[in-house]
Amino acid sequence: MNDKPADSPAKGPDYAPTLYLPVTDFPMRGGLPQKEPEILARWKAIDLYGKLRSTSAGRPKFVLHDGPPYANGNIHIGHALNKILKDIVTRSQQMLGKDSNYVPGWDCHGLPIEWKIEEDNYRSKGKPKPDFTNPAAMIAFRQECRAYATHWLGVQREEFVRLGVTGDWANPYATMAFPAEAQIAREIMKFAANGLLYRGSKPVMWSVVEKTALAEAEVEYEDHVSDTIWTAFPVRTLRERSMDSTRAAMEKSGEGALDIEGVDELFAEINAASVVIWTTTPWTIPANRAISYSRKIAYSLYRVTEAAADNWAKVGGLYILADRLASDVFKSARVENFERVRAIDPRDILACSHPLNHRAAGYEFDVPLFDGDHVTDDTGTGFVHTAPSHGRDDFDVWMSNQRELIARGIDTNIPYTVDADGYYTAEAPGFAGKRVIDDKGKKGDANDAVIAELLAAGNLIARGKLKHQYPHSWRSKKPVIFRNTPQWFIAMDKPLPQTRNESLRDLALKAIKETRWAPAFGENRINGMIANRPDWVVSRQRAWGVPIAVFVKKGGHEILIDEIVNARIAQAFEQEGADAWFADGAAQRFLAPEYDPDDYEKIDDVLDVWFDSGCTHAFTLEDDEHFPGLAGIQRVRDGGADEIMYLEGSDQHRGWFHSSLLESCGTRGRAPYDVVLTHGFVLDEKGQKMSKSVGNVVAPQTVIKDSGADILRLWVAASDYSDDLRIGPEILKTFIETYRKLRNTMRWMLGSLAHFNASERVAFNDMPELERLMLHRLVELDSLVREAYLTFDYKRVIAALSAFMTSDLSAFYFDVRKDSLYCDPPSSLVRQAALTVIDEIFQRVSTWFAPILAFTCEEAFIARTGSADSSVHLQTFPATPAEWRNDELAAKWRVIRNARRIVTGALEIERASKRIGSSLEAAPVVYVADDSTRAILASVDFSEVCITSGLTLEAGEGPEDAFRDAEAPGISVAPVRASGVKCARSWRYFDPAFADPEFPEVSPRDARALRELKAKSA
RNA sequence: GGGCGCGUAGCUCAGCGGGAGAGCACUUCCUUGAUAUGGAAGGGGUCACAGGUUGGAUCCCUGUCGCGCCCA
Repeated sequence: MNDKPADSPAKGPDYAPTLYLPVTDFPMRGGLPQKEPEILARWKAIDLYGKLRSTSAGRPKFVLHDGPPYANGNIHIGHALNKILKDIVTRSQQMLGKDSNYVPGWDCHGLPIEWKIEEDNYRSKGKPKPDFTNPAAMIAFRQECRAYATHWLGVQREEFVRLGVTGDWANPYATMAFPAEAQIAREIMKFAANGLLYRGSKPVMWSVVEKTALAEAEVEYEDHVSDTIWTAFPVRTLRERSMDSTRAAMEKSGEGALDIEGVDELFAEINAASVVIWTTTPWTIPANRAISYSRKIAYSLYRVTEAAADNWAKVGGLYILADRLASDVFKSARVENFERVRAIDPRDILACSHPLNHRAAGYEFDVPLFDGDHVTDDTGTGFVHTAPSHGRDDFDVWMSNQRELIARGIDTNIPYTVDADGYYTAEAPGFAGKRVIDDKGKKGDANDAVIAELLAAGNLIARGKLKHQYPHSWRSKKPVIFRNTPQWFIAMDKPLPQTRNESLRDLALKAIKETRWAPAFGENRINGMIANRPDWVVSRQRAWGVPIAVFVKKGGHEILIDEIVNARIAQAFEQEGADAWFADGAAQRFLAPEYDPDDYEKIDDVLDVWFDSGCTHAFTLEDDEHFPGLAGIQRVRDGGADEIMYLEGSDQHRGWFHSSLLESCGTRGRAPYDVVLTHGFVLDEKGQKMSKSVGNVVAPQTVIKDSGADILRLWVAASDYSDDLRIGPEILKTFIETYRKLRNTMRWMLGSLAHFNASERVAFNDMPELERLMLHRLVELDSLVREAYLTFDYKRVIAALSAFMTSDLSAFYFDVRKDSLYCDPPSSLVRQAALTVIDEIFQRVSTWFAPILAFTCEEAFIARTGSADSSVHLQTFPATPAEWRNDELAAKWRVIRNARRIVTGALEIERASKRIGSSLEAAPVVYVADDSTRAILASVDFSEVCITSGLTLEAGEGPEDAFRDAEAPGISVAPVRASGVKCARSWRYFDPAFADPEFPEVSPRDARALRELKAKSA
């Protein structure tokens, strides 16, 4: 079987040393986990970042403005995706000819860090939570938070750098940096000055025990027994006497049409009825301002026909209820019998009376009915009591109906019915001093007082108890309440000064249209959110943040707007950080001498962190002093050549893209970005989200340790990041395989190029067709790769280049040319032309891949150039001469390669039958029916192309038993074994009659080579 | 429950009204001078499912299911 058994030394000398075999130190296996850190050290040593800046100074800027990750904890695979994608963008833009400067940043303020500090530094040590009314304690706590954020910023920076991300890691931005805090304060002052910042109120989760507001994440749901009540709201005003909606509802339920008398009767009945609500928080009744219904629910009017004489719900009582719930309600109300009178549409009811009306002064107002998405007919009555002071849904319904409330003359104010200690205020008439929850977290006397009054008013029809899941403070484990609190808002719909009566919402919607969204559906997504969002709540009653650094005139709502005071505040923040706001005597320091600090309230609320991050453009892209590398950005829309991109996960349509848009539109009238690119989320191999409990988490640190960062980078580039990405052991395995294939092809080029002298470079016009074909392919790929990088379509780069490297290079061009490259004499034009072309290919492939395989391409660059201080990343994509394009040649070679497939197919049959092994053992006869096809094949060395020792072309269809394939009609192949003897050097069969007498066991070509080599070494 | 997306070979992705494709993986064979490499041939898909539009649908429309993000 084997031509060269190990025990046949008679074959003569070993010719391997006389061949130009590939020679390289570039290892076949990357050893990336070890190699990559060395390359990182090199980048640092040669100051790659500095060199990138100096070589690209003056070019158009491409600014990928970093969305700041939160500085707590190690990075996860989602961070890795985000940063690698950013790095591919940054590096490719640089190689496309831009000055692409990436300045990373961090989000540092906020709740999660506060909790962590409270837990680690206080609770676990048994220390009480610091008293934030004490300036010293406040500042000490803030400094602990700062230290924590600083620590994690450092950890994450190392992890990001390890991914191969290039950027100004020595000078990142941070929302907690003093200049940043100063600028954030200046930005909120701008909203004060333009009139959009106002103080309103909103219900928040409140712990009476701890006297603090809680975030959703600080709340846990536990079983709790609540008082429940069914309360009647007497109908007060009907929309129209015609009762159109209700009559339509009756027709729908098959009750037929009404005549005029019938309508009058209907009108009278409903006027005498009550809408019934059910609630688990009786204490919120004094704060009730509306009733919510759902237009998806069927309602009817019901009459009590049988009940005990002392029952709360009397015989003859008329109640409006959801049909699905009526019998449950009457059962709870101990009604023995009832009848359904007719279908009702609640839209016909304009307002009810408050059930406590007449029990105390202050409940005379109309209680309107509104449609609410949160209303269901699963439990209760189908109507939901709505107290905007005490519930999120309640608040939202109330706020989204402001226009109608104003039109109807209803007071839109949201009452402060309960104070911080859980006591009713005077805004709950008749109940002041009663308590909802006491200091110990126990139920107070409020519910009982309300229930007694409702009963006295005749509007209580049932009561009970319910055990259900209810929010409790994560810390004290005591129940919490929703409580109206003063908050600061940015108005969405108020006209801005210096605009044509445009609101922040108008400007933001316009800015969305002017921005390029990729993928395009991002525009829809953010547009819908901006169009529908309520006013922006920017205040938090917290410690670790930038304060809403304004003063409010005592006894009024007026915010002090004074340039001198503002400058003083910003100046202090710049020097000392925002701690200055909380220091003892701050009001005096900032207000005096112009104002008397006793006349002003210093606002100690801090800004929501989304406002912080919404300001990153202001304190990074516009701060030439601290970020000189970004100085002087001139955006295309301003007549310049620079572009600003934001790139984050698709969740940031509601997050950072959104807050940055609003912040920038409110202060600058336009978006802070020109292009917004979004990516999906990382899921496991089955497309499910990762979680520790499921055990499907892939940690980037593990992948890097086992396989290297370039594998992760290849995964990011090859995946469709506009959708969700999947990762897991099997997926990683296939990318590792792909990587090996690419690496080895690079390695072979490096090994071959070891024998290439620039002085032997062959001119384009002297090259064989096969070389010119490869150069043509480079022209095609050049435009494809540039186009793909310009459109951020990296998977296309990977698909095109890996197909090129495997199919065109490895399996075809390199395979064909090995004979010349290894065996030809040094002077061979074919050999020199092939090396010239391989050099051109290598230059391009190694730069085209560099933005993705940042480490490997650098390693290859070093192996090729031996450079001690340069880098592949300092190159731009090499220009590819247009004269290399030759579509005619490409078409011709498609014919040749198609014919080649028939030959290799025929040889495969011979191989299976053990008649040949290597293709060099064959010299087939190829029959070509078509004259022009045959002429094409005759014009090249088709034997060389097929890697056979000989090949004969014949006209005609060929014999019956010749090999043929439907894909190439008219071509057939008769396999013939190569005749002659096998060349001991090239392994090709040759006719010994032509052997060189001096080198009889090698072919004449090899003899020439040996002679030349001998002469050279002499 | 609502909004925005996605569902094509084992994996990653093309295609997008008229032949279901590529690279990797897999199987078999060859090479042993890219050698823990290289070459060749081959197998593998009811294009999530169900309706509809069309002379014709993976592609257009509607619905269902599954998955994700954002809300509720």
